[in-house]
Amino acid sequence: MLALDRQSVVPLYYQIRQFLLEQIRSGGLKPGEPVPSEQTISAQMGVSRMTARQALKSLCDLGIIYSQRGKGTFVSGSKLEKSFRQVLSFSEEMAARGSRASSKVLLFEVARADASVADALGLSPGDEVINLRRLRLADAIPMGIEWSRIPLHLCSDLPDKFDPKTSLYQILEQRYGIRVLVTDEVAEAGLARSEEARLLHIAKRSPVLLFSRISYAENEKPVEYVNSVYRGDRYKIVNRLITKR
Amino acid sequence: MLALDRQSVVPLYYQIRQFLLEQIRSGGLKPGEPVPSEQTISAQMGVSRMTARQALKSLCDLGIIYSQRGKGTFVSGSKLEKSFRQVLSFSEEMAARGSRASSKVLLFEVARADASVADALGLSPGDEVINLRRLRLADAIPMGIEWSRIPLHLCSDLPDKFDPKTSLYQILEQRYGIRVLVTDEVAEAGLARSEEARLLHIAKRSPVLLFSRISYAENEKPVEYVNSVYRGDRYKIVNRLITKR
DNA sequence: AAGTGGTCTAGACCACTCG
DNA sequence: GAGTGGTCTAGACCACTTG
Repeated sequence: MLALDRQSVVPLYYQIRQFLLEQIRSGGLKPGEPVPSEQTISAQMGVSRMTARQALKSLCDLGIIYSQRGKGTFVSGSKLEKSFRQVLSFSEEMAARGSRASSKVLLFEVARADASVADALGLSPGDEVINLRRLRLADAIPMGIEWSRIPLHLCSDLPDKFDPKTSLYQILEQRYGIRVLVTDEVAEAGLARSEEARLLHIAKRSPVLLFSRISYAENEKPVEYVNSVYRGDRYKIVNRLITKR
Repeated sequence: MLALDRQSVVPLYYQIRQFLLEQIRSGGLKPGEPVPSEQTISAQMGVSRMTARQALKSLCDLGIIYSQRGKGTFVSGSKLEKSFRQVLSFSEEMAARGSRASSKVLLFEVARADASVADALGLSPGDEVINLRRLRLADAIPMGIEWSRIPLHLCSDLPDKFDPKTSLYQILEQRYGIRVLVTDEVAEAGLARSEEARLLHIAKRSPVLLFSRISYAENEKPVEYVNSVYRGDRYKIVNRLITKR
């Protein structure tokens, strides 16, 4: 079993959760098998049942396990285990799919927001934003083009410090204390225009996925507005939808 | 304030949750405004703090509100409020978008599963499935074509009883006690083939969204396998992604 | 200092499933 | 009847934010 560290800043329920997650990832607990019951965890780990429950509940919310009243709690049989959508950086997403991500910066400049960008980011037209256009590659194969805009006032010295090798989200969090909590996304189908087709190494008018995303930090403050074009032949959206009560 | 019904089978936290949801939907609580704190709900409604907390937590999970330690809990500023993805029937989804859904049945028959269908539904090739192909319309405009397969053994008398006006999910739940809990979905971009273009009233080789979905009931038992084609010009995927811890 | 959410405890009753 | 998860209580201590 697991020795809990009661002095740690990591909450007990989270330690239990990570322990179970590790058991599942390593194959010690297989899909369909029951995970330890709330009572069992409570007794064996010396925590209250509510704490055990909280650990299981958080895994339920991720779709990793599921509960049945009167029967028990079981490991989900998920071929897609790792790809439940969350707020992920491109590199994290590709890592989850088992590919190595890289990027090529096509454009990095400070510019003035037009009406649509200002609206999305809650700015006034003409306010300064960082314009970042990148080609995204997985295992050196072009996957998509992302065009980000970030309000300049959030990170006024980023233009001097920007390192294209580091994840943008990582820089925002570590350097400016800005953490993306929520991303609203609209995805639709479209056709590649000629410049996009050239960059993505596909035929003109090939099917592509178009994304429009707005990311928000803690106080619902818009942090980033992104338009993306992804290859229809290599990029798919994988989602797990869960019934809410 | 709200009078809780302690005799009801509806849990207290759920009554509180629905009360707050109504406040938000009606505009009584506006985006950015604080919702009542856990302590306030606890005191005013006469429930324990844990119960008040559970109500708020469930709304947090839906992305309707968000919490900040030390500050309070606030209403999310969501233009997309109602469209967070869940397991929704086509009718529910269209209602959430403010449209009236209808369907036209193109095919309804019992047939034998081919290899790919059998694989998706956990059957053996040749097992009988219900084949249901429907044109989906929103406000009488064609939106997409859905091709469902359901294992016949789950609902062996459905072929006699099927009423195309009722939601399939509703029939499964009410008649057979089968409740869809999880749907795994893959979406990609494609081009309309000629038959699809004709049914959808769009030009051949127009961009379309292709979906492949498998829905599961309680015991991870596959219930439905669906392939869909949706118009790229009228149908978009709207998603809210939430950072997990 | 007062108020907030995050975590945790040690109980309790219930409805459900299964042998 | 024994075990399960679902709900609920009445406390507690903590870290954090704000006036």
